[in-house]
Amino acid sequence: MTEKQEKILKSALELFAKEGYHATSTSKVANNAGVSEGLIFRHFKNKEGLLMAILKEGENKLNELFADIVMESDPQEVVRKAIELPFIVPESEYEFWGLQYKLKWEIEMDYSHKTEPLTMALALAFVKLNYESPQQEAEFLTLSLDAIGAALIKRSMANADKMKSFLLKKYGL
Amino acid sequence: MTEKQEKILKSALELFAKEGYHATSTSKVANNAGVSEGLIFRHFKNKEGLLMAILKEGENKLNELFADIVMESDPQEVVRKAIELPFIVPESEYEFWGLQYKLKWEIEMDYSHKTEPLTMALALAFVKLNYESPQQEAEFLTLSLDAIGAALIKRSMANADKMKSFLLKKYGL
DNA sequence: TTTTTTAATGTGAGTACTTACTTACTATTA
DNA sequence: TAATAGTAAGTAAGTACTCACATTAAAAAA
Repeated sequence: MTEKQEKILKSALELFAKEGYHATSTSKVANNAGVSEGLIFRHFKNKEGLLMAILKEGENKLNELFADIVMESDPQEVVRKAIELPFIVPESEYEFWGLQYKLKWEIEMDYSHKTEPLTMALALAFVKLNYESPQQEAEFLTLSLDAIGAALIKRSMANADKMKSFLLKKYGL
Repeated sequence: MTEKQEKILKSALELFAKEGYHATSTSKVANNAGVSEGLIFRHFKNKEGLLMAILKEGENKLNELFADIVMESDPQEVVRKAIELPFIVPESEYEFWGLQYKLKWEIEMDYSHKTEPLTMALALAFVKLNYESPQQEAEFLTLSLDAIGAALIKRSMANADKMKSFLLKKYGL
């Protein structure tokens, strides 16, 4: 990965996040990155290839975040770490994750599998904790945490800390 | 609202939902509606005006859906109706609501106020039902139901009925 | 180590096509 | 008769992408 290649990716991420994928032209990306437009196509084949590179990075980062949860054996800790997950994302990464949410709707693709590792880890934890419907409980919590993540990134949640402690209490933690 | 005006709105909704706002050109909308392109600009001023008309319609429809809940006095029924809300949306309206979700991310705007009537009704219900943190409970449920709606519209929820009865049980209904 | 060859990285001007929007005009209705 | 609804043919500015060429870096040969 050359220096200019990284600059292209960084500019594309920034602009796609700010304006949207379709609203951002390859020439804007090139200008922002300080490279010739042709270079984008040399490295990423076409505009969609550029998008895919960013999307792939998102999936990798997500799995990194999940790794800590999936490897935890104590079921109480699995639930705690899952709940805390959206709240530990630093503000500096909001732009990046905002793009991931945006693209979920902007381009058609199956995204449900991306949260599957989390749902499975939670289901197992809820089984161990003798919840009545562990699978449903896990699916519901995954969905809810996804929504909380979205609200945080959009800065539309009034009091994040309150929500976090409310949730921890709700799940007996 | 003339016949052609309605055709334009219907076509725009359909195409914006399918391809996205930025990816849909005004000429495509005009062709799909069987109308000259200029007419779009006569009636809606510009492309964004067309979008705003659709967005306004979405907010109205949402308030219609909320009306039944807000007017309910029995707190148990408020919670039940809120939980059932995403599940009663007919499949024929999925395209319409999918666009509303999509636009939430595609154009920058404050959407949090749109679900506020629901949150307030739920908060009041949870107060009456002696929940410990009624406000948090209401915000959380609103957020979760929004996520469930999104999952339904994207057809990414394996078993909707199971999720519904799980939720009703969870809230003692 | 120096020279030569090969391949990868990068450019800038061009391509054909599409974009949102305008304008000058006609048809329809109140 | 005056406003409103509607059209067809424009416009200038983008659009994603290509191509012939220049620069740089790595590998191979001397």
